[in-house]
Amino acid sequence: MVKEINFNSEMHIQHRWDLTPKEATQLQNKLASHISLEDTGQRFTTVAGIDVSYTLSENKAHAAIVVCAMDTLDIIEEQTAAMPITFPYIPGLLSFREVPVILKACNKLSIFPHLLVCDGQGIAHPRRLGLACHLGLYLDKPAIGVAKKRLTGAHRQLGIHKGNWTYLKAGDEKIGIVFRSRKKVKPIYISPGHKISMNRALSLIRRMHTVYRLPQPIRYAHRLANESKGII
DNA sequence: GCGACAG
DNA sequence: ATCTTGTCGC
Repeated sequence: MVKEINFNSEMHIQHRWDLTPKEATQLQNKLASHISLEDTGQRFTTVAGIDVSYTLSENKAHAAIVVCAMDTLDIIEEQTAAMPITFPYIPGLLSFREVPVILKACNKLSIFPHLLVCDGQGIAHPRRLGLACHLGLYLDKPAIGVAKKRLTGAHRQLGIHKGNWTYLKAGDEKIGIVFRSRKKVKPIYISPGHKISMNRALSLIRRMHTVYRLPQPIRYAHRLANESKGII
């Protein structure tokens, strides 16, 4: 039974992370009811790309956060953090493996970004609580999930041209957008994490693309996460 | 029971 | 994700 959901002084949700897979699943169902898919109307001038890499030989997870200017995508700040891996990889429970080390890196930020872009799903998740939802909810910040593969849901055939997109659906429910960011290249899966709408999530992610498959903040974070393994 | 399955 | 080199295609 998971009943340890608390609120800190700023009324942000908090809870333990050392849960069993069964407890984690139950917690996701409770947390999902707190996710907001409404736009806050806030102007996003800074965006953070977030990614985690692993060193299995050392059993460590390395998180990287790269804060960029939303208009130019120039890098403003970078932070990393490492932590022992304590939760197994189980499809659907990724956030319990990655959020703790991401939070550790977030605590080092001198200026907190307006928007978080995670390498993983948002609501395009079996219980509508992917990594981006969990992180956004825990930090009470707008967040978007950008995944390289589908976790759940179905969609119609996608056109091969850059910019083509279609909804990812679970029955009649729209849970994400399958987006072709490059011609003839595998699409990416965009879904709202928290405090953002489906349309704005797509609009924002589109603006973060240059000539690569993944949005720049994610690419930067991926590179940094790998670099940090050699330094630490 | 079988197939699917983010990173 | 990670373990790993060169190689095929636009």
